[in-house]
Amino acid sequence: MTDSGKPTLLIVDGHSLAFRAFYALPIDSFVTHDGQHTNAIHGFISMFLGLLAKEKPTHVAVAFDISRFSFRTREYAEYKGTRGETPPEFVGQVPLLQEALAAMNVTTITKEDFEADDILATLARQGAEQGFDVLVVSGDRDTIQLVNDRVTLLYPNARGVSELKRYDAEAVRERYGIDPHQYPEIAALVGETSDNLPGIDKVGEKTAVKWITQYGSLENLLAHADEIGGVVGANLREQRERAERNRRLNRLVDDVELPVGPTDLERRPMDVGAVKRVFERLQFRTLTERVLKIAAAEGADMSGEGEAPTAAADAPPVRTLVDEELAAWLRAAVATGEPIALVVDAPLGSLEGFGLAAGTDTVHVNWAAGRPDYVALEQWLAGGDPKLVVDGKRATSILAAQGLPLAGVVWDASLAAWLERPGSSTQSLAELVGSILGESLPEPDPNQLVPDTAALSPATGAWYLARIVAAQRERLAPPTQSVLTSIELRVTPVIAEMERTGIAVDRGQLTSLNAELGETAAGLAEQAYAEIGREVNLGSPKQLQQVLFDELGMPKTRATKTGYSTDAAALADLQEAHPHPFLGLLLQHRDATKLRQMVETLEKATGADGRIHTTYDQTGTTTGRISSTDPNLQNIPVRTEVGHRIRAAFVAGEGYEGLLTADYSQIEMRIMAHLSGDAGLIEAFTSGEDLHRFVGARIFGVAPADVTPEMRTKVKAMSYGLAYGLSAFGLSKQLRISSAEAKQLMTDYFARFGAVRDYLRSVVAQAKEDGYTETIFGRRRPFADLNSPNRVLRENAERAALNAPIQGTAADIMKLAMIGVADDLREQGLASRMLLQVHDELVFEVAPGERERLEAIVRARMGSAAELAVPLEVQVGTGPNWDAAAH
DNA sequence: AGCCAAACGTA
DNA sequence: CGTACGTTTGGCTG
Repeated sequence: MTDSGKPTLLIVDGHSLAFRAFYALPIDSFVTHDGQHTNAIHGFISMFLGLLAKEKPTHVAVAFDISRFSFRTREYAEYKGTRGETPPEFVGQVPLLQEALAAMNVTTITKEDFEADDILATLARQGAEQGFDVLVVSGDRDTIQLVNDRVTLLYPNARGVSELKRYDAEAVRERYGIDPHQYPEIAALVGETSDNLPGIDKVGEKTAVKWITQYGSLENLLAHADEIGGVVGANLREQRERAERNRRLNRLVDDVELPVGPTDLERRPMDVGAVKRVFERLQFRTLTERVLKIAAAEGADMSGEGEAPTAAADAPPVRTLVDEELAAWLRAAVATGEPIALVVDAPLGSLEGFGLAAGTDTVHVNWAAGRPDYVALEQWLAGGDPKLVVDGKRATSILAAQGLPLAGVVWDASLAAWLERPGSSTQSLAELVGSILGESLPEPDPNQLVPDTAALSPATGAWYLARIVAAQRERLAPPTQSVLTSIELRVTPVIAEMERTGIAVDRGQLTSLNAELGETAAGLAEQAYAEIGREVNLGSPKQLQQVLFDELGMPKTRATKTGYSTDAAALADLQEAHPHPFLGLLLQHRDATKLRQMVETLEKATGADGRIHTTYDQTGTTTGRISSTDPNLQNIPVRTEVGHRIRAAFVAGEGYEGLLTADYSQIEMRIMAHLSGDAGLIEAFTSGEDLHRFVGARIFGVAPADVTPEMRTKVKAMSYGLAYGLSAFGLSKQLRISSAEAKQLMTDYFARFGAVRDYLRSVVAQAKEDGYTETIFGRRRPFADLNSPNRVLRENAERAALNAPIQGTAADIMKLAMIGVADDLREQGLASRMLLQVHDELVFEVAPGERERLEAIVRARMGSAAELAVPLEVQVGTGPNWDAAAH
């Protein structure tokens, strides 16, 4: 509401403002990690939020053009014809902006055959008639004609969209010296270059204003055209049709038939959940905060999905049970046969209690270790009675720390949410309540010393969990449920146990390696400084750029966002073009410091038990792999000499005789062979010949024995690159061969292994149709950008889609193998343990005398995890440490 | 303190 | 212009 007490209608020309924002904000500063430009969206939303805060409109709408064509282009084909191609970086931003506005519950309006300005005109007229104060926001000068004592125009200035100039009738008179309704007559005379509408030659704003002021209107002016002398008078008489045409075209249509009127545009609460999702995709941070702040201030729907919020008051009352009451409750709940939702309460990592929910019956259990009256609970936890959990791996680990086994998990809401949307970040129970139930879970404000909302009882949490699971069961596709049940839920305890077991390291080796690398690095740094005559921070790309390109005058390398690349490839190029000892020293220094840091991280991560316990993230990837953090044990160096020494520091622990490593050989290529059914590739894997030698022989038309190392290298790069969507350009770059040769190599490859190409194409085509890819076992990955008009975005999605079923199937197979191996180890009573998973490799600790039995189990289970058209080959090695056990 | 970009390790 | 990850550092912003 304005001061006048009248409702305020804010109507915005979305396209013109977004376009202004596009040119006002730097393109490169607003790009998501997958290449989507967002500067126009950001600028628009920022401006829009400012308007909402400042003008406090009661009614809001944003109008968009549908296309460049309208009734105006039909009348005058050259209308707006001078406008060049829309910049590619702008394409695609408008639909995303519309999505963002939809999430904010702002009405967007389009109308076939009309421009956004016509919609604005219509709503402005209707609004004024219905007693609104109307604010029109547009970057198109033609909208000046809409201004009157009830309609004000907000027009962006030259600097962009952050500041809008306010044009009421008085301001228009001051600026142009005419009434707003006369503006289009001025414009008709002057013409509008940007719309490709030439005006009367030699007539500018000054002349036009003078004429219109004198004659009152364009019509009257033309009627008296013969009174005007001089060249301009002659021009006016000769070119009067231009002015008449311009006037027809710049007259905004104010009676467009619209599906909504001003009163329908009342501001509605934002859908906070949707806003978060859209803004997360756009990678807006500060803007998200601004929106949510406004949303909160205005009592938005904070529930997440726009449904009616259900307060926690609806949750059933919680009873706290102990002793026989608890045992009786469990007996009764189990007897129904229905799963019980279980929330493990351990806010700081150590067990404090449990929340249980059976139907609407919610029970809280306080945990005090060693209490005898929890026997029934412990038996229930360890037994097979069905349970629903959230973050099952954490629950498993926390219970295991108390010596409590957990079994019978039939659903994990975290895993289910991830399987449904593997790209989304891991959601807490509270977030799942928002995103799945559309409700908000009352949580205490962590910033408040004395929160006014009490912490949620874990029992109430369990009640929410049960409802989340019910919703997930409804919406998860059957193949996805199958992956959840037969793979993910079963591998969770295996992963949890690997974390708990950890891997032993030889601290002494790490410490001396650390010191050694430190000295090496320091020496290299000194030499590097001597070469350039001063000290620089060798770890600062910025300072290195100064040295290389300014001081040493080297040729510029690949451009990065912040300057020029100093990465290893760029430095190698520089060494060729402009040799200098500094370059080699820098590379060596980088290598040494990086490895030193890695070694130090490992040292620090070693626990009191002399072992490193990584944390695996079961829901951290888009493809189905697991990832490793804190520390990441999936990227320990292996290729270099120092890499081997680092791996040698990973050893068998006390009471174990050594380590055993087992890895799948070329698993992704084998999956490609299977999925494509390519006879040649299948033969390659069944022939017993070295894969790359076999393929090389086919491609180069020689005998396998005559495949040279160079040929093999090329074929190997080609083969591996295939599953990643490698292009001829990329191949030439990697192999440092001409693009013609790379192209020929690919042609020759596909001439022999055509089914591979057909398969890869079909994956993308199928994904375009279905919107997702699927692994052999039914794991799906959705793709949104496969039909994007943005080429970068689309091609990125295509390569990811191409890779997803291959990488994902490999991940599935490895998980199944882990499950099988863990089962066998347990059932056969072996003391050997699984320690690490590195995507296609498993590392085990061998208990004394178990090497052969362990190897047999591992070979059998890994080799039979899937039945493919080609054998799954497993390579096994043993030794006192990780390096020695490798092969 | 929090975030980003660059660089680089693994499969 | 090759997929999937995690960590560290420097440097900027608040």
